[in-house]
Amino acid sequence: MAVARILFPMPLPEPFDYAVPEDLDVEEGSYVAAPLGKHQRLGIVVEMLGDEAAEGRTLKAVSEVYPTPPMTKAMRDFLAFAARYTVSHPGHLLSMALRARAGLLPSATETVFTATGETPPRMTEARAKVLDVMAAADDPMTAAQIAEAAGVSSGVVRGLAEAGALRATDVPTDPPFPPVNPDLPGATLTAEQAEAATELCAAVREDIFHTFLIDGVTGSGKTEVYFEAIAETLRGDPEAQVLVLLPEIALTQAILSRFTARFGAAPAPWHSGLSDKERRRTWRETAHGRARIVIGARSALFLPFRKLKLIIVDEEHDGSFKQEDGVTYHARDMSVMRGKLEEAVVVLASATPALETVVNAEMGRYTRLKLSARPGAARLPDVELVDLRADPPAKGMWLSSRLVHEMRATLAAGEQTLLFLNRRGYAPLVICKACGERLKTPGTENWLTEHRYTNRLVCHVTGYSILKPQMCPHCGAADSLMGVGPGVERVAEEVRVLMPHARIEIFSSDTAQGGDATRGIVERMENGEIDVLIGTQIVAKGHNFPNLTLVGVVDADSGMKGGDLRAGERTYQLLSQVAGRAGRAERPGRALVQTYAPDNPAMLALADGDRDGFLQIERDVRAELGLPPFGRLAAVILSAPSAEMVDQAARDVAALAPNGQGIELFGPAPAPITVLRGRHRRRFLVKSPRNVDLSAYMSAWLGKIKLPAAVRMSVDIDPYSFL
DNA sequence: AGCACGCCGACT
DNA sequence: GTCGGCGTGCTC
Repeated sequence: MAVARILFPMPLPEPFDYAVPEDLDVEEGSYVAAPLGKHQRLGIVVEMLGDEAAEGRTLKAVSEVYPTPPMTKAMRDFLAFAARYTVSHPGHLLSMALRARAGLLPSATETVFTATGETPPRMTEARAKVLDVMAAADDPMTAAQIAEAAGVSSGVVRGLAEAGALRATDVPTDPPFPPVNPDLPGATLTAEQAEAATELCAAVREDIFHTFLIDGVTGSGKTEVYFEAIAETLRGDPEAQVLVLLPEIALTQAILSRFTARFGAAPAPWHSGLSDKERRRTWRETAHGRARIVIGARSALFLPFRKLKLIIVDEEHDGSFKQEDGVTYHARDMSVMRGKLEEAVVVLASATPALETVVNAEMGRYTRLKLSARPGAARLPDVELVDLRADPPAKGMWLSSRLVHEMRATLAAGEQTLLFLNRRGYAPLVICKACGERLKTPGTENWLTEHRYTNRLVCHVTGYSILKPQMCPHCGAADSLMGVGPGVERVAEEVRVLMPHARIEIFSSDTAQGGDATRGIVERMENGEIDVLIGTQIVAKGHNFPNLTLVGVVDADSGMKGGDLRAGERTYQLLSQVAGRAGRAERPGRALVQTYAPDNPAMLALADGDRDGFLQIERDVRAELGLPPFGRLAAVILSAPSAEMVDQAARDVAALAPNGQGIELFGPAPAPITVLRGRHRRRFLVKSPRNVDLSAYMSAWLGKIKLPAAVRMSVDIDPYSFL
């Protein structure tokens, strides 16, 4: 008997071997059930071994093969790569690919009825009601639906079916997605767009791995360009599949409608809001190769495509592509690796590409396709920096007189204001109101963050910590140190006092949890029912408010530096996007950016609209410090029920760190969220040169550590958020 | 991850 | 005398 080596979606130390009964058709990649302990468990055959592997061993036997096409070699290799790269257990990665187990079985069926047009031999009042309902119905209905609509019992429906007046048909409850049509007419492309589309289509036809960056400002037609690549992929191979990844919050009806208009049918969706039924349908249709276009959030990258030939990552700079807990992966970077293994074309698209992506393009790893603004597209607004050192808000307030003046003028003109707070993270950074000094760990560029409950200033990178000083260590001013980071509610209160007649609303992920609440605010804003909208990152994308003419960035500094190496870049991206909200119709817009650091290069670049200049500055800083993409980072988070226990564990872990070429270890320091759900957390940060296999180093270090059961440890490769 | 086995505290 | 806490170990 042959032997199948099976990987289970759980953290077992290795795949287990099972005998394969002669009557089972098992191959590498097969989805199988096998007895493990006292249960039947789902697993994947990762390797087939010959008969000799069973000699002298007592093996249990595979019990069942699921009727799903075997997972492809490319997909299995991808999962193995992702496990190694993220320093995670292979079984954990497999479980991410099996997020809809019911999709392994064929769809259940249900019986639906259509009218045959025949009149039953015996007519009753109830039967007449049913036939009326059926005459008005567009689609076949189940007996229960018909009975409900007609106000009769379902027995009447069955009686009519027996009498020949209704026809019963069994249909799957999760039907295949309607076919997409690549040959519908696309948008008329400008010469520049057509050139980019031609280049993408040529790569698709070549059928080799190639990564592109579509670098084009809002309104430059990025979507239309990648639509052509999708069409070419679908046309060129009737089995080819396409994956489109978007930030979760961008998965709106609006974008789905654009796909439907271009391809004649909605794509298969995959995101956290799907019902179990929708989830298993998308999973099944993808695994069978029948879903041709899948559009989803980051986790869609782990769907088991049969023949994935094109991956689009739209808004590739967006931080939400980084998974922060469990297996910490970056969907953009993983997309490139999956594309390589699938021999697919990968397209990254953004108006504000991530520095990593730009550097990759400059190094020649990606092909950069630049799109400029279409004529007629709204231009970016004028950006004005408001120097808060010269025009400070009153104590406990956050809005400068300059900004308030403009807000009042905007209200008087019947136009709308958006106030934006880049309120990321938990602890604010500390700056001096008198001189603008930002408190740092001595000898480093790491900013100190305020911990209010201990009244200390702490560095989350090195663990350095001091009692909060009474006076500014730089200029000596007393009581001038403050944590930056007003909440939206506080700013809303301030606006209510300053502008009592304005209609004010708050738009943040706290107040707009569901899609409905979001749509409500967006609608009221579009209808002019809001004068001042105060929001966090959530406002920074996707909406077009024609009567919005003033954008105020309340705290541009809170996102800068402060222990987060990408904060400058992200602030620039967000500010560009927020600024781009204003004046998109015929009215010109203005953006006022409040800052204590008006000479900061990022601020200057924003004011000048000089994106490339900004990236150059940021790039030089990172290159000098050996930070990504010029070096590698990883974080280790330890957590335990008590501070003593986690400190002890941290000492033990630190003691076991091997020496590696060029590897620097920082910490342990209090983790960004020092206490989470009753667990105390500590963090290490590991920095290595780019040419070092940091994943291998981390595995070698952490693999041998045995911690008490109460202590948990997780690894974050390429950490994104430091706050 | 489950699930069993196994060794020490408060109950009928 | 038992019921039950969760610490360690095993699953082909």
